[in-house]
Amino acid sequence: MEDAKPKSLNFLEEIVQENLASGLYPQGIFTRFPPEPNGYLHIGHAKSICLNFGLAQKFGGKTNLRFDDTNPMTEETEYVESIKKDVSWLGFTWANELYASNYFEQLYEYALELIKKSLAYVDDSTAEEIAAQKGTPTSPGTESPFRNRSVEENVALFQAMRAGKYPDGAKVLRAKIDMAHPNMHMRDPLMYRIRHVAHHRTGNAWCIYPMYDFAHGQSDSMEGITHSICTLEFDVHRPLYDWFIDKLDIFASHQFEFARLNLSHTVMSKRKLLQLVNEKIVHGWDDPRMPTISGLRRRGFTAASIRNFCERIGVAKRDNLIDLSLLEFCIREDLNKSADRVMAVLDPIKLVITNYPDGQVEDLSIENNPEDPASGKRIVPFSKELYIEREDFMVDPPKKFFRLGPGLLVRLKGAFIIQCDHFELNPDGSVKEIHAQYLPNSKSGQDTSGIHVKGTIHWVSIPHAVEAEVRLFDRLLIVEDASELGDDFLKFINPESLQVLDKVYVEPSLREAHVGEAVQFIRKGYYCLDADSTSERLVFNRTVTLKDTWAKEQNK
RNA sequence: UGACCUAUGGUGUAAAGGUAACACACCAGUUUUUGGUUCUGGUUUUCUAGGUUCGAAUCCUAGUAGGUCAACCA
Repeated sequence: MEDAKPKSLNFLEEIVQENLASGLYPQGIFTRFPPEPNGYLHIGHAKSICLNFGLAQKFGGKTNLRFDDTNPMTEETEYVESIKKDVSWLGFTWANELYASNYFEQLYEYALELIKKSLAYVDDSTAEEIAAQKGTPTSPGTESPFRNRSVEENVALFQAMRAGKYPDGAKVLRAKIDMAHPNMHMRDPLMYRIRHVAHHRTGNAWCIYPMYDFAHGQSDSMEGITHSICTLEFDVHRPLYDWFIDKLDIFASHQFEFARLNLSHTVMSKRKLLQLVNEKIVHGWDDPRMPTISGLRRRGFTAASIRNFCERIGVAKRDNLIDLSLLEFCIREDLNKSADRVMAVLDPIKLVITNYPDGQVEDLSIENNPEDPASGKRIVPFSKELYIEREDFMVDPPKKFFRLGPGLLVRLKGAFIIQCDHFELNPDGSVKEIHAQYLPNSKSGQDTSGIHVKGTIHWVSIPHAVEAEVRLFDRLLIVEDASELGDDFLKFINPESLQVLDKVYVEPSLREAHVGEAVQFIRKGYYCLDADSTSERLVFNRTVTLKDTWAKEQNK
């Protein structure tokens, strides 16, 4: 028998497989997820997390969580905690929790080593002077007047820098490479700068801090990271990454780059997300409209759906713009199988069953999830007066309207078939209430009426209804691609990205719902209970609508 | 007037010189006590020009287009 064709590997998996096959890493591979703790993680980080942890899982390796905390100006413990929470929530377990700041002493020793090899020097130039020395991408740079200090002088100066003898900006340590190198990052890059600032972990122990380029590769090396995976914009850093490792003669970790995730109708850069939070355009990092992990979680996305999304988008090196519809597909696919169905009327209108006895209540038994027989049934009370969705009634319905209208028949989900015989209008011409008669022999499950109706609508019994608030979320931006908007992106915020409905009626079983629990409001979408809920007032977030081919039909 | 990266349907991702396929989206039908779900079918693709080869999405050359790089950020 022919084996099933194995799923094709992405380019990173191919590299790992080849490395392993050639016996390069007999101990197995090691990856790392290296966030800077200066903001909350977003769906783009989820791609990186799934990639790093997924690669190790697939090939029997391990993954470290390493905080790239080399800039004390922007980093905070609050962010460290949120990052740990988000990675765990996504379902991954790191081998070690590490910090670049753990390596400050070793990095300092490495710097001294390079100074002693005449491969690094202390430069007194100002930031402006150094920028001028760099030249431009199309013209070579010029050497700093401090470039040829003696080893002894450099050692003394660097030690004095560490000892706090100089103010911020007075001096830097630079690698001595090549001011005419075609790669700007090789034109004597900065290794250390002076910053008299407390660090969230090392406090005031240091006043000099290593730059990214002098910290990342060596950190990878010290941890024995075999595959250091990062996004495309670091491609031009790779020669420098390799240069430090080579000159220090330490374990050779290797860097590989992939294209970052871009998602339609949203922004992804930390700066812009921070701007949305600071300018109160959204209500915090975990606003359900945000593409952050915490926002998606609050919105009702499951970890499994996000992992699945990351799997489906693939990994390559070309720029991409993933359509939001794929993310929506992933959460619907998951919730369709797992979320219990309940009834909620978002835009209520009163329906009176005129031939149903006053005061009578029937406890109907309705299945929780047709996709999952094991989910059982629940009791839903039925009575003479109900709420139904305003859009499910039309005074003058078109041909293919399978809902309620004068004389039309429709089934109330899990209950009876009804026929509308009367409706009343408000002074403004809107429908005030609807009257209908029910067919007593059409009860769900024991229907002997012989009548088949095309439509089924949801409802809630008025005397049993629970009032709730529902927050409807939609895409953050009205444009697909925000990449060329720059700071103008704020002009393209979707004014309907948040819509609050404060008088929604839900069936009484929802009193037992707990925060974060996902349910399907039949015919309306997937929702989850928000943390803003109290014992007096339930608040639901719409995670995503159901697919709506009727809406498409209407728009034709 | 530089270096580097990239180019496959509407969007993504495969095809390791040998029939261009999978998912999403879209369209049509099927199923359905959710206009959901299911199932079936369909529309649509290798940036351009040369070259190598029996044969090129794949290799070579040159263009073109997009992206990245000139922070004491990461």
